Parts: sequence; C-alpha cells; structure tokens
Amino acid sequence: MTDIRLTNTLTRQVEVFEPLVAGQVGVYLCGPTVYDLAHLGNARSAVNFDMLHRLLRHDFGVENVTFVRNITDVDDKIIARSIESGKPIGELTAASTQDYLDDLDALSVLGVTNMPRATEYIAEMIAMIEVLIAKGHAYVASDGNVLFHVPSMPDYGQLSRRSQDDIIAGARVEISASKRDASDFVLWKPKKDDEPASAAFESPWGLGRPGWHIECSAMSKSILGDVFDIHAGGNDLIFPHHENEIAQSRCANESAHMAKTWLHNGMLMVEGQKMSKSLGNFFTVRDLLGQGHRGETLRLALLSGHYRAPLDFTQAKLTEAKNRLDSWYRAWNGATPATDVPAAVLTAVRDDLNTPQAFAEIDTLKGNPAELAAAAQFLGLLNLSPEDWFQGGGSADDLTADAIDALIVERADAKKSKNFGRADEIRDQLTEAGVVLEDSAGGTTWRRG
RNA sequence: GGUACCGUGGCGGAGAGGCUACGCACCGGAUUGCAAAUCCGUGUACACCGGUUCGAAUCCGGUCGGUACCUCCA
Repeated sequence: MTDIRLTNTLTRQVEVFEPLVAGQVGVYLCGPTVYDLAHLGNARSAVNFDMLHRLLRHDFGVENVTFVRNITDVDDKIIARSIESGKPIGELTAASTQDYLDDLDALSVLGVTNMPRATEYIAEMIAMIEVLIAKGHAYVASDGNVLFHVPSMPDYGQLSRRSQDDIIAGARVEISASKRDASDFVLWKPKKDDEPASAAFESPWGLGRPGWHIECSAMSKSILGDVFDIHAGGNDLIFPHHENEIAQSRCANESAHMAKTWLHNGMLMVEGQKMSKSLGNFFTVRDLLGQGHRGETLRLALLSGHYRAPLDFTQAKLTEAKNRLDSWYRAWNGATPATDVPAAVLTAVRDDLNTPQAFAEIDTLKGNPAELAAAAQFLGLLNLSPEDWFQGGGSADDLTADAIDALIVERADAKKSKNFGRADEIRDQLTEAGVVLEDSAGGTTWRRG
C-alpha cells in the first residue's frame, strides 16, 4: 500500500505518516465557535479534513480511527450574541451547533467519532490549569485572570517559528499591567458583573470561564491522550491558538509533543481577500444552498484546490464544479460501484490529500462507470441517484416533474405529426423554465439546467 | 519590521531536472428536424534576471508581485 504523506507544519516537511500506536489513529480537528451560521471558510476546513478522515478510515479501518472535532460553546462572542439577541446561551449554542451539523451533512462531511463541547470539560480544564500553576508555568494575576507564563517554556514558538521578541514586537499584543510578560495568555478569566451567570463556572479562582486555548488542550488530552497523531485546523490558528495549546499541553503533561503531525488548511478568499467573520465578507453555507447550489457542488468546489493553498471562491468555480459533476453523473448513470477505490485516486489522496489530482484521475474513468463511482464516492461525491441529481432540486415555483412530462408527451405528438414549430415552442418554454430536453433513440429525457 | 506560503496556457489547476496532466471556456467537424448529450480535432504555458547542467517550468541566487499570520478568526 502506498504510504500516506502529509505536510507537517511543525517541521515544514512532507512526512510519511506513521501512527504512534500501529494501526490506530487519533485526530483532533478544531471545530467552530457556535454563535452564528457557518461561513464557507469554516466549511472548507471541515471538508478538507473530511478527506483525511475518509482516507484514514479506508486505510486503517473505521473502528481504528478516532476523529475528534470539538464545539466551542463558551466564548466572548457567544455571550455578546446572547445579550444582543436575548436568546439564552444554551439555546443559542444548541441551535448553532445543529445548524453547523446540518450544513456539514449537506456537504457530505462524515460524522465524527467524538464531538466534545467545551462546557462539558470544565473540570478537566481546571485540573490542567492547576497542574500548570503547580509546575510554575501559570499564575493568578492581580486582576483575577489566570495566565500562562510564556517565558517559563524555553522552546515556545516552534510551530509558528516565532521568537518571543518577534511576538512582543507585534502590533496587537495586549499589554496589561497584570501580566508578568507581554506574551502571557489567559487560561481562566473571572466573570464580569454584566456577564450572564450561565456563562460562568465555579473554579478555585472564583466564578469565571476558560480561555480559548485551554479547551482544546483539555479535550484532546481527555479523549486522545497526552500525545496524539494529528492535530488539524485553519492556518490562521497556527498562532496564537495552536502555539498556545502546545505550550499548555506540553508543560502540563511534560511531553515532547502535543500532536506529532500538525496540518493546516489555507484560507478561503473572496475577491483576493480572506473570507472571515471579522471582515464581514463572508457567505454562509446556507446562503449558497439557498441559491440553489447543491452540497456536492460546494464540496467539489472546496476540494478543487490543494488544501494548503489559498482558495479563491468565485461563481466560475461553482459553475465548473457543477459541470464536472454533471459529466460524472452522466458517465456513471447509476452503475453499481466497484468494490475497490481505484489505485490512482487513492495514491493521489494519500499524497498530502491531493484532491485536484484525484479529480483528474476520475475524469479519466468516464468509460468505466463502476470505478468512477467508487472513486467519486470515496471522495464524498456522487451520493445521489443520477435521476435526483439531474431532476431533483427544483424550487417551489419551478415546473413539477408531472408538468414537464406532460409537455414532453405533447411535444412527441407534435414531432410525430411533423409540427416542428409546436415542438420548438415547447422546447423554448422548457428552456425558459430551466429545463433541458435530451432526445435519444430511447425517448426524451430532461434535466434541470 | 518579523514568520510563512505562493506566482503554470483565456480561466481553474496538478506536476516537479529530459516523456509537457486534467477540467472549464472558445473554435472547427461528426451526429441531430432543431437542440442537448456524446465523439473527433485544435492550445507547447510555467513572473523577471542571472547561475548550475548535455538539458531548468522544476535546482541555486537575486528581483518584482500577491496572500496570510504577528494574541477575535477555520
């Protein structure tokens, strides 16, 4: 079997992947903060690493892969949104989580083995913070914050390759009188008077809530152990989030690593700029689905570039993705998929998740429907029947299938009596309604354009 | 300023010292009452300047340009 090769951010090298425990793989993927609908950038990360998930399941067996994707359900933005909308925090996070899962479902992202919520692991976070304090890596500041003391870790900054001087030279470091060092970051913050009680938890340091980074350190330790195989997320998380996770986990666990391999996907761009919640230039997955784009079309578009490279999201890309899927559905035509995934496609995906290469391989399989289907379904595509793909998905004001069939019958009669004028009228009427007719020896079929 | 990533045909996008993907679009042809779909044919591209080499888009050095990160972010 071909080796799986992955670009490890920690070493900046493509490495052959070997699990810490032979035959068993543990992956932790940073999931969303749930206060709003997921944007396409969130979806990109989920879809990119869903390919990793699928590959690992294929190569190691479903029962040997633990794939964790967390939910951050305690956070400043959640509190702010809750106050702003008048919705209780629990209600807001539960609804947002469900929206997120529904979106991923539309994008054919596999369910994960564990979906820990931060609020369920407060005790583990507190325990870890206590260990960090005991070991001299953290302290309670005069303002009540518990802070990680960055200079206590001599090799801090390995993942992002930053020296502490670089970090301090950065323009946005929050200088606080209570910090011993400007680069120290929060492990636990005290509840403020105007914050709701539902976002506060008892701790040895009084009512408060965890800092963002400690969540992932505590949850990954609980589920995957002190050191695990792969930690993944967007490349905007390299610093400070992942760097700080590493600091906390390694100092608390006294381990040489947190995760052996670190994977980071590139940002989704819109008109040359990063799509992000803070810039407000984002589409939600819901927006695009609502415009009539299929989940599979979005998935193919998101996988059409290499996961590490920036992906410029455009209308043209969506059209291309849709056309490519049309051609695959047509070539497949519902044949029973082959048992094995074609080797060339597997090889491509094993090579640092090279999905564009995998798509190119699928394009060469159009003469072999069984293999084409096996390959595409391995990539999470071609999940519908060809009939549903071509004829489904109409909206309420579109012509119904029955109405279309009736017009096809009328057109067939017109053609039989050589009344081509009427036949063309019907074709034009259907074209207008977004329906394309295809005549063949076996009769007329139709699809929604 | 620091840390990374990137620059490939009209567009998207792999590849990675000699065999020059793949898709979309365009154009021509076959086919069709007209279409659609399909099939056939048409494109020799790697930012720029040097260097290494028998040979460089690929390696090395430099230049220019782009993007991200530098404590909200996937």
